[in-house]
Amino acid sequence: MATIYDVAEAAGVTAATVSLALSGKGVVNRETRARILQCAKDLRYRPNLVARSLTMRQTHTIGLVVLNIGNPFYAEVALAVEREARRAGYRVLFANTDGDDELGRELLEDLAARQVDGVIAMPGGLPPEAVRAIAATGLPIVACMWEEQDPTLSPAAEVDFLAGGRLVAEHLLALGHTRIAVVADGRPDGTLQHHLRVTGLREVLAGAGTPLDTALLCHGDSSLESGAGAGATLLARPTPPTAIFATNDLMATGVLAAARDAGIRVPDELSVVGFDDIFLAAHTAPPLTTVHIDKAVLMATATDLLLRALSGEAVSSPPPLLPSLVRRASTAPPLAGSAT
Amino acid sequence: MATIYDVAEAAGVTAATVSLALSGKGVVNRETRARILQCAKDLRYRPNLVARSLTMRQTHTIGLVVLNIGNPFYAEVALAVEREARRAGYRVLFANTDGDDELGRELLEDLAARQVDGVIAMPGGLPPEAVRAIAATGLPIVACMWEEQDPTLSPAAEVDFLAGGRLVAEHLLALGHTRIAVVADGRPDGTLQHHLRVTGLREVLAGAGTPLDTALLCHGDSSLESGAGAGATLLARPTPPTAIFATNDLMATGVLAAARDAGIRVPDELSVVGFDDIFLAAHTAPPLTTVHIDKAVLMATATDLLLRALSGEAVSSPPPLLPSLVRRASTAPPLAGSAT
DNA sequence: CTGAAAGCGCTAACAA
DNA sequence: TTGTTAGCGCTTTCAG
Repeated sequence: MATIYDVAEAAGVTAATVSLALSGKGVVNRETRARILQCAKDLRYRPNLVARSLTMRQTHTIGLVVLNIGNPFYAEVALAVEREARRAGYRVLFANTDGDDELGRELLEDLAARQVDGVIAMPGGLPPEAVRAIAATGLPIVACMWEEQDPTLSPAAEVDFLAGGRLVAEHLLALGHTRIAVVADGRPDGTLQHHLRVTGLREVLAGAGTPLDTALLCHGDSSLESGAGAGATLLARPTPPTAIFATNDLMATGVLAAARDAGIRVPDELSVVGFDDIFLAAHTAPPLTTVHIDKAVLMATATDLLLRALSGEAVSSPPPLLPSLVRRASTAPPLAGSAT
Repeated sequence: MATIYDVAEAAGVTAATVSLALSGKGVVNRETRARILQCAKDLRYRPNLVARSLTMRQTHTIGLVVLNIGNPFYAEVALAVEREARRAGYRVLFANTDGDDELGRELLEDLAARQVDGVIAMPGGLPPEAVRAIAATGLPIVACMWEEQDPTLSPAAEVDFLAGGRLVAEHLLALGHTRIAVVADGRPDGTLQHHLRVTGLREVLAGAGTPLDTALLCHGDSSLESGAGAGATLLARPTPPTAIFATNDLMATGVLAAARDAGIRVPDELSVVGFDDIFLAAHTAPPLTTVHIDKAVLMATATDLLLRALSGEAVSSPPPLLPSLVRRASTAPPLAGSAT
């Protein structure tokens, strides 16, 4: 590969001049500049961006660390980030944590070692301390979509999950459901990963005088399979719920499968609500009623936040993104006979 | 950030020694090594991988360029590549062409300028010449899943699409269908992007004495919407087909939607077959019969091929991956009354 | 307007 | 066993 020295030699000038001519900075004689440009073209000169990064101390690369890029939710996220970053001349280095905190920590360190200019950190496999530790290093990092509204993780692009949970409760209540179950991500005895989504639902339910029956709170790990398992358990109860809220669409799809296996018709005998509105949600059987999160807007915000921070601007977290309910065919009023 | 010089100074040695001690190469006195390690730790030394890349002339980064990473198919692809690459100490730089040849070309150039060690090129927005041009540069590049079996694009990880198309025809024929339509990606009057998938089907159909009726060959652009449009057109015909083969799952899902809109029951009145077996396929209504491509295996092969080429090995393309048919609920024998 | 020189952080001969 | 020196390719003062 031709270097700047090759071009310099061919044009009969020095490397510094070539650099100036190519970058357009400083003033270079029209003729020598033309000659340099010509030589560069002839030699198919392409700047070595690694060398440039070393001197410029910036790589024009940002890191995006997600739980699992094969997950449809994160695929949409990745797309949005790549688009937005590219438009600003940045490229994106992706990393999957696979939910492994230790891996997540390593990945973050590696990104830092590779001198990415900044990183966008999505929850899952990234302990908050790890994010904080990297941030303390001076590496700009924006937390995106974290359920815990940790002010020290700033700036952050947030989603109002609480409002999302409320939306679900209001919808189900309006339909006439009272025996509502939830399948949430979190270990049975541990922290609820989707804490706020459930809390929002709980608040509204309690306010309506029909508090959530904790016996109807099941746990999954965000996978379709876990949703199917929890759904089966719930549906096998002596008096099964008339509606199930799964805290993400994958689990909701699992619930749909469990209902099908149990011979229970959705939405006639059971209403199901998901969360996220991934692409799949519109095409399940029946199409899923769910809480829509505008991933393109969210990630554009996050990327923009990061890019602005990179350019030295003092940025602060924008207001959280408000989700909206999208009603499809998986919810309906409960059957008259099945009311409590 | 602490550099190797800071560590050297702290440990009272020279940078070269630190480098040796840290890399484990050469022989360093046990004590000085221990001292160096300690200083490095104290100073939270992290090697600057950009600097290292410059001297080592390798970045331990590979580029992956796909059509659109938001597309569920490519999301699975990306996941597999990232996994495989990481395990070998490589990181992945993603790029979306969005089907734009010009963009694809630029992206490839940029990846080269960033000195990626190699790239995996998936079809879509990447003109073969562009791939060839980059390969001519000396940059290892493996073409993956290209429909055109271009021997100059080697090494390549291929899929036997022809066999896949045959599988579909055999399945449909065995079920008793004769009036089979296809929705393929490609402009009406242009090249068929999914050429081989259709050819495979055609071969078998012709061999069985029921050649494909070209009036039943519709075109889409691989999107769900295009599949729905083509499906609607097909279903509105005076004598609609009893089976539709869409050359990818997204379009097949669109066909499913079109059938639902037209009040046509699947699989009773219409059989639908897709191609790819993306995650969505198992969860549509009804679940889609489709041709399965093992993306994890395919991409592991592609990545491995690239990595081996990087280590100087003379690699050659492995035999194409054989797809398999996965029967789900969208296909069944045609209704007695609707036979031709 | 152009050249000389230094430096980004690290590695790799080759000496000592 | 450790230090010296040079160099990876580029940018950026500072002289000339």
